[in-house]
Amino acid sequence: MSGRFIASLEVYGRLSATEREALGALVGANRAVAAGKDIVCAGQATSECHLLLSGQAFRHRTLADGRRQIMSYHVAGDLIDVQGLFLSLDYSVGALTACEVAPLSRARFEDLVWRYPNLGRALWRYSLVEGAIFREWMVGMGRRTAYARIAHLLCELVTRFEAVGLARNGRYRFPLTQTHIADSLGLSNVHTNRVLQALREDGLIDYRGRELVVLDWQGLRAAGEFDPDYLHMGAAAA
Amino acid sequence: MSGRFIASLEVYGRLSATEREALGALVGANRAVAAGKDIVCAGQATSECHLLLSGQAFRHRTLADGRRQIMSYHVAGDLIDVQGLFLSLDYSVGALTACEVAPLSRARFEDLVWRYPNLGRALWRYSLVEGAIFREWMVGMGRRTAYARIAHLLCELVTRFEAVGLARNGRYRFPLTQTHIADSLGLSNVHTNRVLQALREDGLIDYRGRELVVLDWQGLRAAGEFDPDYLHMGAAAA
DNA sequence: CGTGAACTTGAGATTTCTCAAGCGGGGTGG
DNA sequence: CCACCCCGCTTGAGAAATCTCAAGTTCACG
Repeated sequence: MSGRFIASLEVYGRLSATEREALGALVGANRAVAAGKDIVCAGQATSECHLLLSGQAFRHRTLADGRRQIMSYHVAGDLIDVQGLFLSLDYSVGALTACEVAPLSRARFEDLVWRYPNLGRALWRYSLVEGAIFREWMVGMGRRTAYARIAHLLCELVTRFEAVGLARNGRYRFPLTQTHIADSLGLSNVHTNRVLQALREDGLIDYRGRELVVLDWQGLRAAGEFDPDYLHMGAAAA
Repeated sequence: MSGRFIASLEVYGRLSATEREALGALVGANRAVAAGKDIVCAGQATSECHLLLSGQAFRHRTLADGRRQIMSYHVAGDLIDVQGLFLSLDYSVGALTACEVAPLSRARFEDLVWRYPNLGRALWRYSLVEGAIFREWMVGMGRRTAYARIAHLLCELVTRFEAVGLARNGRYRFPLTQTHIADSLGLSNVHTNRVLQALREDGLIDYRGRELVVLDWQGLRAAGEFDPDYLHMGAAAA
């Protein structure tokens, strides 16, 4: 159910039993989405948003001529389109693996936020962290080499996914294709492929089949200038 | 005073007289910052944020070796570091022109948000739009050429600044240096210079002294693939 | 087996960068 | 009031990163 969501919010602020209960009651009729399909599409002004219950997803914008930019990756517990509550969406959300989502209506959502300030605050923090991640990606695309950008992305994914149990000891069942990586970082897939090979040759990662293994965490971290502060993973303490 | 701020929030939701008054009372002792100085610095965990009362500012992150990434531009009425209310800052905010800022304490700020849902909602929308702008920049840096990126940035600045009276008829007293543009878009200043010349030669803009003039709005728009939807300038209606 | 998607490799073309130098105007100290 | 200096802008030229096009390989799956 929404247990994952609650846990993910609790990273950003301790919740009471009542609040947890109210949150759980929010979730409506679930919807399953097959891997590769879009969960929500750009342009919609739905007055609702979606909670990812299971699976992994990514936000992207695909231009008319096929150029695509991926903006973020999401796991169970993430709200993937809060913007849809108030504004029309400027992006789509694709399912990286098979996903299950729960729609949350704006009315009920708002009711909750204004009634339980704790919860509202947690949500507020949640969205601030999201902004911080966007900015970190901007720094990467603007000022880091392809090698550093890829190393950085891998560090981020492993760190975030380790926190929710999707990765363990730098070992991560990796659902992205090289094209996903390329489209996340503003690279061509050919170049992405070559840089990944370099990362392998340098002994930083192993990446065969559909699994990613970080062989040298400190090295990968250094290569990507990765400093996890911006993820604010201990945000509840702040 | 904070009239500009109120006006800027009202774009995102109509406010009552009481709300407007409460907002006005928030503002504390103002602080003046000279052009070129930083208003707030990365790393601070201040439990307060700043409202820009006058002047223009930009968020940036400057790495140890001097590489700099600019993430957004701000005008009077903007909250430049809401993140500081809850989390440590991952960026600094520099004054583009002489600025005046008002610090807002977290306690009073929160009090307001929870007491006046209208106001909280406006603020919520405000931050959603900010996220949309970040994503638009990501698309640019990842998937657009230098020429398109620069055209797009100029379109955005003129559009946003026209809305607050800083630009008129595509004519804008331009406080950015070419290095600012370069650092916003992940380019070198040399290349930025050459592309600006191309934009001039193509008759899209004029850019001498410290003034920017858009000569061919449709052309510039097309060159930058600029579609102002993401700015949600009529957001209150949504 | 046949097929398609993802990955890989090669090679030449572009974009963008870096280094280096010169120009120009505004501000400042003498 | 003038000379100087610094910052921002401009130009040139070679270097590096990255892209595009095109073809081949591998592997999971029907």
